[in-house]
Amino acid sequence: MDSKKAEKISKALGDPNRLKILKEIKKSSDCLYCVDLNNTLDLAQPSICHHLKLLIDTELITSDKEGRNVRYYMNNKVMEDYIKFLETLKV
Amino acid sequence: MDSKKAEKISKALGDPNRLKILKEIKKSSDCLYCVDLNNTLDLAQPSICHHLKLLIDTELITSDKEGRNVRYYMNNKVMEDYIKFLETLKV
DNA sequence: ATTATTTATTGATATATTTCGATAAATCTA
DNA sequence: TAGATTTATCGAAATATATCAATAAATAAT
Repeated sequence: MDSKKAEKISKALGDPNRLKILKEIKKSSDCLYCVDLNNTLDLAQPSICHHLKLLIDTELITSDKEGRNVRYYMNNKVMEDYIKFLETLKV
Repeated sequence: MDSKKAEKISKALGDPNRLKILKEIKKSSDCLYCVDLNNTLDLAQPSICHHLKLLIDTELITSDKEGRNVRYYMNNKVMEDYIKFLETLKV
C-alpha cells in the first residue's frame, strides 16, 4: 500500500460516525443493512449515505444489493494492508 | 485505546505532510531535527510547526530540546495501541 | 551586547469536510 | 398501476483544517 492510499484510509477512519459504522458491521458479525444505521447514528439519511460512500471508496467495506436494501461487509484485507503500512512507520 | 483517541490518531495520519514527517523520523533511524524538515517538506515553517504539534498531541511522536533545536522521536507504543484498536474492527 | 538561528504563536485566508433539506431513482407491496 | 420504502444525488450552509506572513521567544555565536 502506498502513502496516498494510506492517507485516504486514515482520513476515512478519522471520523466518529464512520468508526461507529465499522463497529456496527463488526457487531452484526457478518453484514450490515444500511437501513439499520438510521437507529445507530444520529444523522440524516444523506449524511449516512455520504459516510458509507467514503468507506466504500477506500475499499475498507464492500456492498451488495438485496432488493432495495444494501448490505455492507468489512474488507479485512484492506485493513490488514493498512496495518502493514503502519508497521513500516515504526522505528 | 478508545474510539476518541483512535479517531484523533487517524486524523493525524490523514495528511500527506504528516505521513512524510513520520517517514523522515523513520529514515533518520532514531531522532529527527525539526530544522531538517524544511528541506523535506514544501511548506512554510509555521505549517511544519503546526503539523508537528498535531502529531505530538496524539503522542505518536515525542520531542525534546537540545539547545535551540528540537528532536522528534517516534512513539512505537502509541502506534501499536492504535493498530490493536484497528484489529478489533476486523470481523 | 548584538546579531543570527531555530522554534512557537497569532491572525487571516483558502480549502476541505460534514451536514441537511429537497428530490430523484430503484424496488417492493397491495 | 399507485403508494410505500430504501438508497442516491444535488446544492447550500456550517464547521473544521491547512497554509502563510508577520512577529515573538529562546538560545547560540561572535
